[in-house]
Amino acid sequence: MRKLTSTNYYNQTFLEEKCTLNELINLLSKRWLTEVMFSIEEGNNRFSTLKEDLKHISDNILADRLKLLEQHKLIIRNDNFREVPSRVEYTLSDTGAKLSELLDGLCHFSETEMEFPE
Amino acid sequence: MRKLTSTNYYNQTFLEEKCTLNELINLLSKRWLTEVMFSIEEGNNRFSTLKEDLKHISDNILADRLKLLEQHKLIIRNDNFREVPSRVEYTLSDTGAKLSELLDGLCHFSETEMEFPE
DNA sequence: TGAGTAGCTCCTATATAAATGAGCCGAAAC
DNA sequence: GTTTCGGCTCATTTATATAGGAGCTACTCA
Repeated sequence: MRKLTSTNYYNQTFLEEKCTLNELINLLSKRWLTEVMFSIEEGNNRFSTLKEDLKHISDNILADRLKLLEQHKLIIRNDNFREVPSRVEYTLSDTGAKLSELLDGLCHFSETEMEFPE
Repeated sequence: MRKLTSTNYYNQTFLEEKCTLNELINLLSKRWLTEVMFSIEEGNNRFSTLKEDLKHISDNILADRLKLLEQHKLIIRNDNFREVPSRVEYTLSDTGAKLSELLDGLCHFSETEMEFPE
């Protein structure tokens, strides 16, 4: 639970209201989040295969990131009741695909133009 | 000082090595960092004017963000010894300007395509 | 009937980031 | 000669993010 009266919280919302870019960056900066997105894009569409693909992620974090991505409509969660055993399947949404493209641009930039000290 | 033996640290470096995008996002997610960049871009080129422009930022955070931006060569620090009183001046580097453009794209995306719950 | 798997949830411990507040150095204005 | 300002640094407190590990439900397979 977040403390709503801290300066920390106040400053974060101040920045998010100033520009939604801050809100997006705050989302993207959650560890593993972009990797989960990319992994889904590559076809790992189940909890267990994602977990396997992302080697070091822990269950609760993966569950949280999937929830976040779904809430922001970047991925779509499909619960296939019909199939037996029923299985949950995740796919990238159109918005998610667009974001992924933008991030590819950023990735290219960071590889070619950025210098990270030491 | 960072603890080099924690899983937390291990996972972060794992992700940064997997893709430098993670390194870039980690940088961008430092609070106030992009705003400092944008404010410099708009012509606020001194410590004190930045502090004024960004209302709620505290001294040590501003100092730290300026240092980070300089280390990553996104801004250039100019110490004008000649002028009296000597004054420090910050300007955006070419790389910084490129990054700023990319972020404008992301900003537009987050304003038009993203949905942030509640 | 008992074990195993998928897809989670919850509680706690640990690590890291942000904020607060005091203080410091050199120059200059009073 | 003491106060003021710019541009910081440092130590400490407070808040938040990540990780670890137990456990739960519905279902299947032996």
